[in-house]
Amino acid sequence: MASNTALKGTAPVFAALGDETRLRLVSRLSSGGPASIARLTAGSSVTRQAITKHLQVLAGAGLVRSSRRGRERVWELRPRQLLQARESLDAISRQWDEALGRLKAFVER
Amino acid sequence: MASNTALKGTAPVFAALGDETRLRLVSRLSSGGPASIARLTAGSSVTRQAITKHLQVLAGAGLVRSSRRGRERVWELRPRQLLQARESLDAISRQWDEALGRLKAFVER
DNA sequence: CGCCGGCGCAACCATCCGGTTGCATTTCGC
DNA sequence: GCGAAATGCAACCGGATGGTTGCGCCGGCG
Repeated sequence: MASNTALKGTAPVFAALGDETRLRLVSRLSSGGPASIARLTAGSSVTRQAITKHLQVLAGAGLVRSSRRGRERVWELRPRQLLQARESLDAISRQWDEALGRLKAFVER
Repeated sequence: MASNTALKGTAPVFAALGDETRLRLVSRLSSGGPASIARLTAGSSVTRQAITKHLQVLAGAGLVRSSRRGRERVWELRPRQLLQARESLDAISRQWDEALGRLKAFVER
């Protein structure tokens, strides 16, 4: 009855997190709060355009959201998908523990 | 003092999990225990070679390990990296909660 | 009003990625 | 010993990806 259904749609989130630059962006947004593109680009080794693309990838995975504010665009974190990804890993860990339990029960028999 | 150091080296793990086929492989290995390539290929829509490549990607991220057993190769899960990825998400969530706390404190002032 | 800062759009490029096909190799079962 | 199963190796392919550069546009600010 193990629900691999829980994994449905989680892969894109992991894929979005599977890039060092994007992972740093997420971390930065989670710790520093909303920020503009220029602000996020400062302190990064790549171009503003690259940052923009990465942000759009993250947005595509539902991890961030943006809104215009004057002449700049402000990006903020959207923690829902993040938590869901965490729960997916939990689910896998749980499966693993159950399998271990079964194995142990089998061996001890 | 928020340690983005905790994220160091986590991106490859997320990248490895960021593919539906690989995610299913991990789930399958965690729930069903070790299995051979042919066994893992059965019930999948892609070729055995594709599965092999995916398994090697997962191995590169330290998520699985393999050993020869007669004429077949048996793959098994290695949950350490999985748990570490989970902790990375925890760390980000924690950062987020702290930021929320700071915001709330600021608003209430 | 004019200028500069902050973005968006588009083209372009090299590389990686997921996948397949074909063939060689090892091992088990009879 | 032979055939079939299970795997390994290598080449190849199309499309995604990460990155850059160039340019045009808009919104504040002095």
